[in-house]
Amino acid sequence: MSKTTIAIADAQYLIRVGLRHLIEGFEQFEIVGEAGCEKELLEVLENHSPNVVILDYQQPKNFDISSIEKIKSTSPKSKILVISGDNEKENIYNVVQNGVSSFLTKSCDEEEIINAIKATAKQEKFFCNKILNFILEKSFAKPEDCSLIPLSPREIEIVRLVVDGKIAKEIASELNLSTHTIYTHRKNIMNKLELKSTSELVLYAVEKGIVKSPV
Amino acid sequence: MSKTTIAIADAQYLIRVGLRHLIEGFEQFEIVGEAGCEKELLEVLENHSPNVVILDYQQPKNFDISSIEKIKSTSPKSKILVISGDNEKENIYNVVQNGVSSFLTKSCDEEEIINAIKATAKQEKFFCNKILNFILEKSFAKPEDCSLIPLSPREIEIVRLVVDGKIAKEIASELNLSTHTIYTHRKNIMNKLELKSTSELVLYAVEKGIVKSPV
DNA sequence: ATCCTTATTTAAACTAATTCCAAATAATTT
DNA sequence: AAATTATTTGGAATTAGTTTAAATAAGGAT
Repeated sequence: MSKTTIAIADAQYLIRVGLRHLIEGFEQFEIVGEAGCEKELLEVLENHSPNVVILDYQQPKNFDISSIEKIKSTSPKSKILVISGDNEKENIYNVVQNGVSSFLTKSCDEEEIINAIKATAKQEKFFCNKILNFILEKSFAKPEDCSLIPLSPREIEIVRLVVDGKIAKEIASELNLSTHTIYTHRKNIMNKLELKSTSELVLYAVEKGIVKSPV
Repeated sequence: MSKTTIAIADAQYLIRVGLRHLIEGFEQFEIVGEAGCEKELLEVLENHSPNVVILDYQQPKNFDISSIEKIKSTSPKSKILVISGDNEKENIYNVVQNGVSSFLTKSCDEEEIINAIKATAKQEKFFCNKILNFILEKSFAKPEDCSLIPLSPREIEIVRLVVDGKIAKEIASELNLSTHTIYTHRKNIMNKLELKSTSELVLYAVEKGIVKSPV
């Protein structure tokens, strides 16, 4: 069984030493390069195409989010394991979207780091619990409490039908109301929510969970 | 340090035996009950409030998705670890949305099962790789290749503006075109996509990644 | 108990958006 | 060269939607 080759990309010397020390305790791992900045890293990648690249992208001037794309184009077979102290959800979503295999925070312990490297090398994914919770939050955020939506039950009913693509006439006939009633409701809805168009209303409804997200 | 108490809820006798055998190999775990159907399970929960409930919800007549809600209301402190052979993404999303802590498939190996139990007992979450990939797919699906969308570049441009809430007149002035041009484009778009309303178009655009999802 | 606010309902007159039909030009494919 | 697709436009007819105004009912506040 051949060894898992690893490159360490971190601007901080001490982190590199720590990772090296930790990883060298496992026979199946082999560190083929260390890099303190992007230029160094790309050189390592060209020469070794390691199985796993351990990266902290959050180091201005040395590495940043765009480094991920560069790693992928320089060494497409290398899997990326991020270890970052980043706390910005948007950044993290962006990085996950970018297709890294694994994501740890700097507070993870030895066991998690080793498990993450193993999973990454096996082409699997690994996210530490904090990141996993962020991901779940994005995917499975509880629909907001409808009581937080400043719309009356009737109005919400009408929003659903509007989002369903129905025009005032159809909604009126479905609810046995005058079309004028629907127009009034709709105007009130738009005023309350400060929206200007049906499109915005549809997006609002999806966002607030009034209707099921198409995605 | 007190033991992690576990209840096993699975209609299949052999699975229960297998789990029991596996779990009993670890001193820190203690099985406080086994259940082959929902009624038995609720009894176990009332008597023991175990830290972890291992459940296969996909067993008609014995357990189903609604069992999860019942577990949570009967024993709110128990964390739920699902082990299921379910392959329906919609089901799985539904279950994860319902707030289970962990989700394994029946093809997971011993190490994963034990890691999952440990994580669940620590109030953490654990998803095996297959489930994790489903979850990532839900929120981080790559925008579909625009070449798969049967719209011309101009049409896509107009879809974006429509979704942005702009009406024909505004779009026309933005693109220096006649409003009639916009109407024609929009009609063609609707015909091509077999859509009947602006709302459907907005949802289509979100779904296909033509515009960024609001969620 | 009365007042006030919000929710719900409706209409007439008006304005604006949209569709239908028809067609021209340019670019691409066959 | 012919056919298809993409892009553009206009006039007439239709339809949807806005504005303004108002009535009824329900619930909360004083």
